[in-house]
Amino acid sequence: MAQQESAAARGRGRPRAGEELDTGPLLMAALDAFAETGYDGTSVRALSRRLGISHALFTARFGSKEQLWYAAMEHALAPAEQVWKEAAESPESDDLETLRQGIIRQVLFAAAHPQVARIMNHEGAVDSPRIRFVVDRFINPLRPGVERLLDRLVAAGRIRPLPYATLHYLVTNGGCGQFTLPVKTRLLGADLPATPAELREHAETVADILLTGITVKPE
Amino acid sequence: MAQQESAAARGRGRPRAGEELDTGPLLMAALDAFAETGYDGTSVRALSRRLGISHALFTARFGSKEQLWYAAMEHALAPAEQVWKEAAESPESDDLETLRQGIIRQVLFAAAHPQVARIMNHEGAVDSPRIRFVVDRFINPLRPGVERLLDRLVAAGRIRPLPYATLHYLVTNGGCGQFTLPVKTRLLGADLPATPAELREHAETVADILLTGITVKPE
DNA sequence: GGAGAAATTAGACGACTGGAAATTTTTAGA
DNA sequence: TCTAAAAATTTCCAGTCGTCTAATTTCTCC
Repeated sequence: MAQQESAAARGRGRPRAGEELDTGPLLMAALDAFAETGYDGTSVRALSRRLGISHALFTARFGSKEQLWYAAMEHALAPAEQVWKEAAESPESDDLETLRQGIIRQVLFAAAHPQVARIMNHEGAVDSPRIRFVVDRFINPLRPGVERLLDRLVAAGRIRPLPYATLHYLVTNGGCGQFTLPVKTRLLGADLPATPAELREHAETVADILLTGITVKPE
Repeated sequence: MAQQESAAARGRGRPRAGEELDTGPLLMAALDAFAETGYDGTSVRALSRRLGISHALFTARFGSKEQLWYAAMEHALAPAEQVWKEAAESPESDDLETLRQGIIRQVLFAAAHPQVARIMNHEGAVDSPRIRFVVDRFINPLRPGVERLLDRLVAAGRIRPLPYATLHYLVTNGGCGQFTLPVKTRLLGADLPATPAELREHAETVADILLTGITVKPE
């Protein structure tokens, strides 16, 4: 019953005018599938069955399974880049507040788009062109700005020095984990934030804890 | 070249006395494989090829791929239970210090045995009997004790109230993430703690940040 | 030393996979 | 209106997978 039955198998030849296929939903579905079951665990054929299209359509449009993966990731990049742009366009006057807003933004993004983090979890333990792509495309673009920010704060004596990776994992895996692994979260007996308000509260809690934790207290 | 060539294909019939197969290393190798490439992404045949044994041996010993997975997880449980026992046997006088030691222990364990956390990352997004097993066996046994500890600390006004899951993810995914996803960590430009001293320092940094972050400061 | 149990491998089976080729239908342009 | 290109499907292929069965070798116990 979980198996979505094919959504109306489109018909054999070229589709009629106005019935052209939209690749957007295909890429979304592919991204979800890769995020849930990993690259190897995802079968293009099963995916196409679920979407009600022939498996050869994927090959025709995207070339190969690997290229489909990259196309889906590129598709996911759009909203991420928008978040980066927003962050760059709304600078806070205070460095610490900028960091705080960055953490909150990160948590909210992971809640809205958990796929990329899930894919990181699948790929991050073994080397491959794919993980290099994710890191170069999603993670490292953010790094220089954050590192400069941290350096300034350390130089000003406002936060303790700490490795970038430590903070990174505390935010993206620690603060966002419950969205990345929702089934585990539920089995843990926890409720996922359901309303935007609850979500915001969680994000702010995480930001509070981490910022308080790294702040150097004036004696 | 990464493909380990078969380690001396044992021979056809029953092995000679003194050459009995030790299932321990088999389970270890299986655990590593499942942790690295996930359940679906792991092929029993490829694994047996790498180990230089016939693929049928796995079935003969463990029954099926799924049962092999459970056997490997049970095998991994032993060191985990030892850590729990140690924790129970060395109670700190102060609740906050107990929490601190628990966090440090957790980080050190993940560094020494990253497989279970990796498997959580693979399984935690989709419901399955497997994830229920991991949570029930590895995660939830720890929960009641920690929750009682947190409740006491909150009641004493020493820490802010916060959901168990939030703290859980901050520790096991945030503080331990760099061991769970070592390749990503390196691509992030970070060095994994190499010596026991560096490792301990990282664990203490994480514990410090989180404890400072959740402590209620006396005004 | 002989018989049966135990432990391993080899081989076969059906299912599924990713990819390529062939086929069908529709559109678009002269 | 005819034709070539486009867009989709069906069919086929070689490979791998998990599992089951049969064969083979050795051990153990009488």
